[in-house]
Amino acid sequence: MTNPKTEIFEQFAELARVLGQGNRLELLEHAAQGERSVERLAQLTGLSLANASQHLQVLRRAGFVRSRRDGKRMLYRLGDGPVIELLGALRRYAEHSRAEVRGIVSSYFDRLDSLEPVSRDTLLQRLGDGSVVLLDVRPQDEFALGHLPGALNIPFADLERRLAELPTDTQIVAYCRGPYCVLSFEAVAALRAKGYDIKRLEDGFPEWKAAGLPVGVAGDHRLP
Amino acid sequence: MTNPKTEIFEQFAELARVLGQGNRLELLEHAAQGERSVERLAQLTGLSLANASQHLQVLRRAGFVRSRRDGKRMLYRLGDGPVIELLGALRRYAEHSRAEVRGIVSSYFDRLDSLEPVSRDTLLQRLGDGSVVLLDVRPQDEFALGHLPGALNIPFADLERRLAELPTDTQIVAYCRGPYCVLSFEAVAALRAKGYDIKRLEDGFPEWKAAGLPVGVAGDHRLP
DNA sequence: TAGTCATTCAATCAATAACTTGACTGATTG
DNA sequence: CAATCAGTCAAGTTATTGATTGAATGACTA
Repeated sequence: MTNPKTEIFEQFAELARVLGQGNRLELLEHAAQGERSVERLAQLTGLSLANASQHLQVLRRAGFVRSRRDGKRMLYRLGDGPVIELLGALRRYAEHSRAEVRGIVSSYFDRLDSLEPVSRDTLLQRLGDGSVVLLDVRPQDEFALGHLPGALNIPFADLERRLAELPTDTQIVAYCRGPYCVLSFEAVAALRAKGYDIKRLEDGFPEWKAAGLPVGVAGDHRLP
Repeated sequence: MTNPKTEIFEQFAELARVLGQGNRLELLEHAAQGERSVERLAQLTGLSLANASQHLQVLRRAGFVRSRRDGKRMLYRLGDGPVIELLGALRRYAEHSRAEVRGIVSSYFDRLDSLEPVSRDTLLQRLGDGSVVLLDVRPQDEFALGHLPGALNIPFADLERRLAELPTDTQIVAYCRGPYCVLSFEAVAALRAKGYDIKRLEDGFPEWKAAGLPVGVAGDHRLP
């Protein structure tokens, strides 16, 4: 252990171990949407409060999340290192080489959306010439914590009731929490079935934000 | 577990867990140099044969390495997914947020080489106009398995004896196994003390190869 | 085909990790 | 200042992991 090389590898391994737990990755995805209390995160992931708290502390020790106190609540948010980049690399590696992931993705997601997603670059271009409407299908509170500028927020649960707000003559691009967030897949499937021209954004909100692109905050629920 | 999202996170976590072990990361770095037998890898890492074998099988199941039989030996090499990219992301994250890593790096490596390393792009440019000599300080057998084109191979152990082969009027750029490989740090320190104009390449051989750049094979030990 | 070599497998043990439960702490509120 | 609320801590249980040992396999070699 006195060998500096061994020690460095051990440091790297320690970080990898922190990501080596499904529940922690899920907590991390939720924290990446914006600040959240421990209770909320526990709720969102279905973990017990104590368990979520402990996982969050593990994530914090590794710098993947930061926390601050707000009254009697403790709020956790994404850390400021290149966390999203690391998760992206993990995802890309998994997609490349992991038959199981490909299997789950193709059996579940691909069935819902067989078409190619829209890339961030393509979206930026299309937003520029106004040929597209952005749809954020996350719950309203997550939207309020931050969203792509100009996005229309209709939580997936409300979609049926609020169809009138969607254009029928312009293409829609839907996004949610991340590349594997189910909401946008299902939104695309549902709306496409109703005849809408809709695609899915490849990334979610955290990836957009991590790329340094501007984000909107509570208030602007409409295109400018 | 029947939830597809949970299942995907679990898959990701499983991969991260495989990287969550220092010995495996070290094996991976050695396998990234080129094909190696189990015995050799065990030797290089100081692990027992059975232990190395078992770790290699874990790495193989996750696709980080591939193996093939050659007579009675089993040869392991890097897998063909974006492994180096993932390790790079892990390294960058670690450097950003991990005080311990920064501590080890600065106390050990920075003492040896306080100057900025040369980036791959810079090197490519400099190689183009011939203003630099490339030095590979890895052992000869690793060099033989693949190296940057036109590199001169002087294993670190032989450096003192073979100083005559190095130019005194041209800058030297040294590299070895990867960003944290000790050999190139020490080579730079040793040669700089003797008055040579020498810098360290930021990456090692695996990163170069993973970037899709051409690699040389056994035979061409000299600049073209 | 018996012997040898390189690797893997199986059994075992100690160490670590995940989750639960219930007690504890710190900040607000009556 | 007692009560409550949000989160953390500590102890215990069970499961998983890493390492060791020795036996078993599979492929060459005399």
